[in-house]
Amino acid sequence: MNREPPKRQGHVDIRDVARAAGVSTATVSRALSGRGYASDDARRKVAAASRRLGYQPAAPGRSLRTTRSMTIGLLVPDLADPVYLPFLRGVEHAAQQHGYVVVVADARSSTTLERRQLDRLYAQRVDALVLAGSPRDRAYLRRLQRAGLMVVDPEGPNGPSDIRRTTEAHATTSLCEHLADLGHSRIAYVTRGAPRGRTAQRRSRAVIDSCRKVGIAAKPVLLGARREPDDVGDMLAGLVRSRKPVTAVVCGAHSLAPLLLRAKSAAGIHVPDECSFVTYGDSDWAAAYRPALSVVRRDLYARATAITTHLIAQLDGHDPHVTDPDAHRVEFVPRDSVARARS
Amino acid sequence: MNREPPKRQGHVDIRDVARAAGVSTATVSRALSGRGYASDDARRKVAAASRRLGYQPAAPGRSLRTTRSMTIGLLVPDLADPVYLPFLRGVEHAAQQHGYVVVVADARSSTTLERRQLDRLYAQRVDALVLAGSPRDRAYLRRLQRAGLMVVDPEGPNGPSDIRRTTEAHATTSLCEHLADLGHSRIAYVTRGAPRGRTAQRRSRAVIDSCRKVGIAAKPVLLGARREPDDVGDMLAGLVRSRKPVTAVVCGAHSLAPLLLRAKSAAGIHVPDECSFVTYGDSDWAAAYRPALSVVRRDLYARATAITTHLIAQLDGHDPHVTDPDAHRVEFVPRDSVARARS
DNA sequence: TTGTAGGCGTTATCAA
DNA sequence: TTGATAACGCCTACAA
Repeated sequence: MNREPPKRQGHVDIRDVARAAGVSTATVSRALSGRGYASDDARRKVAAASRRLGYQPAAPGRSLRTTRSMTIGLLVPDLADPVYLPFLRGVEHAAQQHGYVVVVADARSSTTLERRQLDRLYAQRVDALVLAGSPRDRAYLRRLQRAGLMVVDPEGPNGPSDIRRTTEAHATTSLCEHLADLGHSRIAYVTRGAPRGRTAQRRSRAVIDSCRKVGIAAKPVLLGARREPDDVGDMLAGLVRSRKPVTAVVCGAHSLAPLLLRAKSAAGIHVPDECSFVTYGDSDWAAAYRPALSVVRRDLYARATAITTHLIAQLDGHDPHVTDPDAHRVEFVPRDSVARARS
Repeated sequence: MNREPPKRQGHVDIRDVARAAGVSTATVSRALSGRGYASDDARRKVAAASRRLGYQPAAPGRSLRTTRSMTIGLLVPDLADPVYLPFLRGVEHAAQQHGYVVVVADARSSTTLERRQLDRLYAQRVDALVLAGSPRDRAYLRRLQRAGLMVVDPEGPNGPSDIRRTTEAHATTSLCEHLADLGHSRIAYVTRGAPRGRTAQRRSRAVIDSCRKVGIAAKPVLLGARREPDDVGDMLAGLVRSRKPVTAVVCGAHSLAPLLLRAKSAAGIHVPDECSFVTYGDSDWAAAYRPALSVVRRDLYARATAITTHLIAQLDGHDPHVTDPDAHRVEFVPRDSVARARS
């Protein structure tokens, strides 16, 4: 009658515990989960047997029965970009604290792969999907959402983005005022390509707007195919040494900063004497660089834990604790890479 | 008879597809999985219905039946350390390519948490557990291993570590010879604390041994509680400006480099004139730093993909393709932060 | 070539 | 307070 049992894999199951404890599987389940009645005697016997056998309830069986996988999916636009690491870490820590486990999926900057990854996460029946950045195919995502996938988009309208939006705009304003105070009137805002995600678009707009407000001309610069320090350096030199020279460079992404810095070295541009430098995103390296880099930083880790904790409260039916407002603070940190503009 | 169906969650299941396609669930399963017979007609109808309904087989159900979760666990000693990112990425990519999904668990440098995480991964019934670094509690791990958890330890005796071991030792030798050639006879090897993991221990020993071989005195320096650039700077200054001065600093971990560099700036130590600098681990920032940092680098990403691909071949019963030897190459990359020792 | 049916490990209902 | 039992969604041996 046992039709092809896919071979006993040596895992201790609830029946083994039940047998060892001299009770039924139902009692084991109740005793261990804490839900339902169980006499102290039963509890003790079950706990002992369970520990002795090293029993760990199999998640697949449990999930099947409860329709909860105790799993959170995390879709990362591109794991090659280290900015997502603090976010991943934050999600993992919050999940860990509440008994959840995190499944990471890297979209590798590909729409096709993103869709494939979304399908897989959906197939895993993750209890929720957290987006580490803007998805490439919103329509596809919405379809899965309608199919029952719970999605948390920190940048989206349902996220706590209002706070973030205002604070990043605020920090950008500080940055621009700082530059204006130091006499800068023409700057370059450098990005790899046209801004894709919401964050990037808002950031770009914030820079443009803030600059206009303080009377700075902000020139958007797209790196495009230029990936070599020499190429980029030539371009920067053109900007910095033109008749209407740019006196500061704002780097739109932390991961872009090393390239830009190498480019400056290659072109022999001195920071900050010849040109000031600011980048979005902070790190130990940015602080260790000489001159120390001025940055606009936000605490992505705190942000991720806050979002995830909130999410889990929802999943578990608890009261969502008030989100830590500090989690969304964005600030401009002036350091040595910004100086008075040459006149 | 339906005793508490945990509420229909709106997920399309195999029966929905069967009904829509006018066939049985068995046929749906066969048609979609490709295993077993199914007429072309049936295949078409099933495919159509499946696509139309957006059917994705639920992993928990499938896992329960097949005892394969199509899931790989990744235990990271500490996600705060960016060195693990390329490794994570490599595992994820290899997994992705073969239909697996990755569950990350961060041990946060805590033995207690590590155990908790291991339990969770085991409970998830991951098909295999990959270690991104040395585990803190080997005994605990072994217990789970005996309980049926498949563990891949890249540093362990069953891993492809022989190659790695020899090549990292080789690169370390190159480094030391390079230093000796430039007239260095006293160097400091800086680590946060006493080496814990196997990698760290072997590295430490390799540095000591290689130095001895080429006639360099290698002084092990443990940072301990010193975390502030000023404190560390004082210590470095003491070393560099003593009567028997150290003329080069070898940094034992990439994540330690920014602190050391800030310390040098704080102490006014000029690199490389007054003191040369080398670090283990490469990054864009190391190359962008001025002077560009000499490093010992290895391709952790390639390493991770190779290991994972091999693992999956094993899991899937394929022939393990020959491991790409380049995946384990470790090399010394001299750049500008190393110069002739002052005499 | 297809359908029927049993069971993977777990939990929740219901009867005892 | 406990135990027998029926599902959860899926896959596959077997019968048709």
